[in-house]
Amino acid sequence: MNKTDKYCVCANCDFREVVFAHLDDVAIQELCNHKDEMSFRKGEIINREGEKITNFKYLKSGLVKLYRRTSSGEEQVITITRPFEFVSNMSIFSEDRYKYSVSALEDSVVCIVKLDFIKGLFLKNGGFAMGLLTKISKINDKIINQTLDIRQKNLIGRVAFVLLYFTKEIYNSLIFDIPVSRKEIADYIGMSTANVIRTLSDFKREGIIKVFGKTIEIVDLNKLEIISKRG
Amino acid sequence: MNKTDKYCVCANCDFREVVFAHLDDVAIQELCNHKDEMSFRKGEIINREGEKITNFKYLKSGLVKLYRRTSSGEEQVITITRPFEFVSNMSIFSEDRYKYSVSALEDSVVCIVKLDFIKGLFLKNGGFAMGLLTKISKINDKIINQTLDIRQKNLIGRVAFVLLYFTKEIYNSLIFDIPVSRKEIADYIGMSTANVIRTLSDFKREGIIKVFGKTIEIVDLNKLEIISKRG
DNA sequence: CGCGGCTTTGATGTTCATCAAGTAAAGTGG
DNA sequence: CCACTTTACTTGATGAACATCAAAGCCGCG
Repeated sequence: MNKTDKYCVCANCDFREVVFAHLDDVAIQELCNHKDEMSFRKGEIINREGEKITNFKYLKSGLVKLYRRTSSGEEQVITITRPFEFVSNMSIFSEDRYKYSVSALEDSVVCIVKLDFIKGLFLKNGGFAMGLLTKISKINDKIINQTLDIRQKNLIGRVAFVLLYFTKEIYNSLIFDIPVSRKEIADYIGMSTANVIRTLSDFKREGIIKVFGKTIEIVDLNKLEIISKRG
Repeated sequence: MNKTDKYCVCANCDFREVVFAHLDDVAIQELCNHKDEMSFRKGEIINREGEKITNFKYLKSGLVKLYRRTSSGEEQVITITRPFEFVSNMSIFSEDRYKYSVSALEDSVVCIVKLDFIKGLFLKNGGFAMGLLTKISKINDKIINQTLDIRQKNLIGRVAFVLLYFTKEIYNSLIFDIPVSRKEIADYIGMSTANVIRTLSDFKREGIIKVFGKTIEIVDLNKLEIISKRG
């Protein structure tokens, strides 16, 4: 953790495989000297829309949401994502200011590297550049796909989609504590809070899910899949 | 145009500024030898969803739409774009098969370069890599933003948005021949064909636009902007 | 224990898709 | 070039899907 450490912690970081696979030990050591780790508590903002982009950030642990504020002041959630899926904000290479905000949905740890350093690596190391481009492309693809998928669904299909998303992509478990409010779900899938709740109640009534406050258990995964697809 | 030509046409291509700015004359000559130009007539398909990606393609002239087919068989238009905005399909670096189809809305000319050659350049030339990443990021950003913008609008706001998009981004003129059917507009902004038409008729009745078949004239740009924003 | 925020449910009205039926336009084959 | 067919466009009527509003319950926190 310390700059004078003989052994660099970055060398063993799980993230190394994801974007830093093409860096040799010297480069990793250098990365280590340029990086900073920061903790964010649930609810804290990691990036703020409009702020100047000076760092390359990636999520080491935790859970975050990417969102923006519409002209009318409402929040629009773009995606919710786990470590390794979230490599900084997109647009670090296309914009000089953040277009979206990022905040922590669970306590999170973020690695922060000066953007100039990353850009330097990018220019020098073709393999690293390719890896990073691929990663960024995948993230963008995923967001676009998700948004298009949601758009074509009706209300109950969307709620089913969100439940499946948390079960399969985020928690990998049929029972989980949902890290977002009902309103945030609504902002994510583009519908009113009241109707999100109503739909959840319907699912509960039909025995598809069980709800205890923030804890949700998927009882009939299959039925949920069908609703999401047909939606 | 011929591989033995002393003078390479790529050297003077407008596109050179856009993604090939960092290539010297030798590399450009090489590019020239690896590239192919292809014409597509209005309606023809340039890339097909699911097909293997083997080429890097960019639009030299014309107009295209990027779209996919939903599980229920309907078309979902992702974006409509002019030359220089469309650098191949996205996902050339993240997928090995096209996720979306691209077809020509007007007669179009596409430049085709073997993807391997582009990847080679990318690995060797940091400046080129950075330029390409930036370009791809911008395109992705634009699509995501557009999709989010559309999502938050109501029906009439969306139709106003499309009209403004054609006027300002595509044709740069208050009067233009709309290159898409009413149904395609509907697939683009996610609403029914009947309601697109109805809304256009409303705009016509209110004197905001004039419509003569495929030709549309924006009469009251200001009012359209207001409707789009408020939508 | 009481205040404020999140959640839940019902009632109501708006927005929008769908259906149907008709018109215009654009291909198509003789 | 004209009759025929097909496809795109248009409009109205209807109902479904959804947002909004309002009121009440719940839960955590000072």
